[in-house]
Amino acid sequence: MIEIDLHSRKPIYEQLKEQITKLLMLGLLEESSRLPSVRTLARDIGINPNTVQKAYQQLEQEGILYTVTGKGSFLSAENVIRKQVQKKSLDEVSQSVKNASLNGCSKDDIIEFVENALQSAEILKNKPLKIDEKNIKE
Amino acid sequence: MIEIDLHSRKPIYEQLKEQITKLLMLGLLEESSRLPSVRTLARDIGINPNTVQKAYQQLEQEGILYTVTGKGSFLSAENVIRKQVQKKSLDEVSQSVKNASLNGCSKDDIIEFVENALQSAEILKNKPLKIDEKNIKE
Amino acid sequence: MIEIDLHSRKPIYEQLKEQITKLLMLGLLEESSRLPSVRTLARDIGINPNTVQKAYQQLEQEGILYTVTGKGSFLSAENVIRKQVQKKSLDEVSQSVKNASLNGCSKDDIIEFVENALQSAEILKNKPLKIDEKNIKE
Amino acid sequence: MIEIDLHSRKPIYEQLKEQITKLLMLGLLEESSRLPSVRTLARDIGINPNTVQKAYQQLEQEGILYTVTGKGSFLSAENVIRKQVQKKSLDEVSQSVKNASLNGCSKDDIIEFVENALQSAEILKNKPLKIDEKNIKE
DNA sequence: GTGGTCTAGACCACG
DNA sequence: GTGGTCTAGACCACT
Repeated sequence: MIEIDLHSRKPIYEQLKEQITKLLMLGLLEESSRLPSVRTLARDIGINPNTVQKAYQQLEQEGILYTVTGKGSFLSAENVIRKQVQKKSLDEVSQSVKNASLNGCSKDDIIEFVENALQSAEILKNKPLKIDEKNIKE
Repeated sequence: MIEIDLHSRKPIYEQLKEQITKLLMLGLLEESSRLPSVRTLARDIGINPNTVQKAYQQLEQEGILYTVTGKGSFLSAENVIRKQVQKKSLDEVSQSVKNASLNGCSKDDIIEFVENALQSAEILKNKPLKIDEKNIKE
Repeated sequence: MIEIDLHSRKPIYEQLKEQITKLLMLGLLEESSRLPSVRTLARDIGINPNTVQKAYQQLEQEGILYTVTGKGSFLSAENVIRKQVQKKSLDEVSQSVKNASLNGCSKDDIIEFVENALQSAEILKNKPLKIDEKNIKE
Repeated sequence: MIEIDLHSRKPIYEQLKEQITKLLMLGLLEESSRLPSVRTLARDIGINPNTVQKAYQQLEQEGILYTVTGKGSFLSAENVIRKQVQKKSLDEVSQSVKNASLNGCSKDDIIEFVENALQSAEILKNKPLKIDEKNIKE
């Protein structure tokens, strides 16, 4: 379910953060559902528990999840988070479009790429993901 | 002309690469024009020559510029480069749009942000930049 | 009557201790009144009996209550306890005031906040609390 | 200068955070002054560099300092931070005063403790601290 | 030299 | 069992 590229230049803990937020945003995780424990997830992915914890702690600080010592980590209410994450995404779109334009890409080219991206995203969303519910929802 | 944000988490050498490519893409630098020497640029910006060196080396490796020992560094022919840089920009647009969509942003919201970004980029491009030609063209 | 915030980072057993002490201090519990049994309280609050046990043990160690095997737990004489709990509270006040001052808060600001806090506490005290006597006095 | 109690229940990295903010608040550190490097401070205090880094990273996230990879960590502009830290301190004062009052402390007792605390803080502030400038300001 | 990431393994507090 | 803290030591990117 959660896939990590150990060779990526992007830190593992950031990949983890992204993937968890994405799952939450897609509504694939029920509100208040329990996340896999630090140790379990670490073992499943094959990384060090500390790395998972770093991701969890940062997500907690961002309000994406909350943690109860001795009990586990749980997703925060979706709606509280949704808007703020979406705003961030849209800002990144703005940024990349501006950049492309300044690099001389034509308006038509840019719009074409945007349309294509929208379509592939749509396909991804409709594809019933094979979620490993044992691990995620526990 | 070239502005470095020392506070940014983005490595200085990457900021340098971006800015030089952008200048090239905007057609603000004539083809085959000579770039400031490593030492000159480093001194002007107030950073370590090694850092400038690293940026130049990578740009050369990417074909953006070529170096003639003893004479200096020169921009490659624009057209050779243009497409490849633009491709990279467009891919980033794709990426961010896909991401936004997966985070639940509506198609309309995304397109709105794209349109806005295009407009602000247009404005930036038409604004006659105050280029410090001494530094760039030397 | 006793409210536990499971989301809080403060250990449940500490929350329990605080709330029991506060009830005692406010004079809402008669001297020598019997506390609910570990199991009862645990079931009512919906937490683990071990946790209640831990709170009771520590309160006993601090002299707040005493336990008679087979009969239950009872509050100690108020007056014995009052001073020591109050001393602790006052020390915390001292600590926080010192800290605020060292952080550059003006004397006037601090005193203003103290006055306000005193007033809101006064209001709370005069408000007739709806005590669930079944749970506390059993 | 920075003193850590290794036996305290309070995590080392939190003690570090507190002490650094306090130094900043007292104006004992010049704006934009460089903090000791992670490794240096760790060695001086006799703790693990990771622990120092945790403190630094959290302070960065709170806007107290900023970090430039390869160069070190620097204090943020004081004024940006001051108010927000002071607000937090004052809230803690409120909290403790309310608590003391609810525990039955008399208004007079509380005010007396506040006055005393203010005085000791004053004394601390006026005492010219022996700052190890080599380590802190570098 | 600097900070950033990661691992391995330990101990603690909580439930 | 859970998360929280800490250590020791490694490797990387940046200056």
